[in-house]
Amino acid sequence: MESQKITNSGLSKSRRWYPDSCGTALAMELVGERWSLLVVRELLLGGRRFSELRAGLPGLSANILTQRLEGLEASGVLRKRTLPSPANAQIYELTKWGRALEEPIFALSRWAAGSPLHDVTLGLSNTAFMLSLRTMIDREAARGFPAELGFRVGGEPFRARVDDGRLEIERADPEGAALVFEGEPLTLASVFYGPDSLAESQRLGKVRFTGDPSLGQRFVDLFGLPAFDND
Amino acid sequence: MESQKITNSGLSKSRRWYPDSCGTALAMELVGERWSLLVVRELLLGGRRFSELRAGLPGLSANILTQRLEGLEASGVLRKRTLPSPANAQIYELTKWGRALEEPIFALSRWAAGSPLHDVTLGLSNTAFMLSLRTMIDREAARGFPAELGFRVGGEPFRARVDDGRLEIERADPEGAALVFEGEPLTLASVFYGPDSLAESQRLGKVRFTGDPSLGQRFVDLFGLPAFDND
DNA sequence: CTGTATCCGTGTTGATACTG
DNA sequence: CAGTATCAACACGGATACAG
Repeated sequence: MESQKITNSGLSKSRRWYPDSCGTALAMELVGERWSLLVVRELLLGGRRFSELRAGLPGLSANILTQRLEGLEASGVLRKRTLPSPANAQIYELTKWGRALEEPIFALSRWAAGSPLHDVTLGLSNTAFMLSLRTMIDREAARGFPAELGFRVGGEPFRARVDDGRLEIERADPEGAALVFEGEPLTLASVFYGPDSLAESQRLGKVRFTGDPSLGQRFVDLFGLPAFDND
Repeated sequence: MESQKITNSGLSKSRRWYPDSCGTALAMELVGERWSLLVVRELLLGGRRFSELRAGLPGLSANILTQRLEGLEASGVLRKRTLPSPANAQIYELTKWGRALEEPIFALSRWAAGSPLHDVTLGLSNTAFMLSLRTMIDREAARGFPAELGFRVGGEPFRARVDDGRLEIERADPEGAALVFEGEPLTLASVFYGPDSLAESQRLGKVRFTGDPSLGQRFVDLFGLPAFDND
């Protein structure tokens, strides 16, 4: 009567494994459950607390988040850590191996962005918007882009810069950056990926921008969604 | 009494979508269900029939396979096609967009191959073994590898060659290739990725090999599993 | 041979409410 | 804030029966 209780905590052996040694199958085993990869996405820009994860993942209930965190910890993708002394808070952060999921996640995102079913009105976490910039930037066109970037997305501060065509992002105060974009994730997305122009959105008060307008537009133009071309 | 019946056929609208515009979320929506990505994997080397898919995916029952095929067709990942005249068989083949899943799949596989939980004794489809070669080849070391390769994996014929460090694979008769490897998927995997040497496996009759032995060994040495190095 | 439809037992998922 | 408990709905996989 006391067995049967271990089921489903973390990486239980009772899970139905794919009878398949292929790496794809193992990957689906490890991070293929519903929400898992989105939890990892939220952690890609640094460790987060339970409540921050919930905030970035509307629709995910607490118990499922707990299950996913247990599973991902058991798989060695992330680690639960208690912050030093005064903070004393618990955070979840990716292991080195977990951080290596960035490449698969970006590959999947780029692929999915080509779908006609892509609905850009659903919701977007602050982290997801910032990562989308890193994912979708045109590396060739971006090479050598000079300005230091700042963002305040849904109130959260970020800093970024272009390095060898890649956008490096960190959570830090945007104060003093040459270009600073400020707004809600979906609004910013409509400027970077949609039809809205930076100047017009700014005039309507939906986005705040400081810096040289033409350089700002040049930065925005580094981004765009791929066209769907299926056979 | 007649509603409620549309649920779950193909891409039903009743599915619980992630309230998230992020590409990762959409990707999980489209190919994140159990088995979906493995079905795509089986199709990466060309169209297959229902029964061939089942053979390559033990553990997947017929009704679930039907559901996945419907879903993936509705998403535009694959297409059901009836072969011209004499054959008259139905095959499932990836669309151009579906073929673009190769990159995300390979990224996931390479990532997962670094896990200590990787169990290489589970089973491996013929297609999965051939794709693993394409995934795991050391591109630098492989550059310029001269020989035409042939394989007979679990009875299925394949041909391959190295082009710019990448392994190009097609389903075709291996007859006449400079190096030909023949055996069961798991046995071949233990030679390419595990401790078994080519010569010894050949002596034991587990693998048949024709061609220059040292060139054969040189080819085998282009493959290996990454070490797990987690913080 | 190539699937499709249905039922059924089980496990997974998720929303709500609740506790330390 | 950080989870646990409970319960309902659904997805999965096996078996079987059926259709072109």
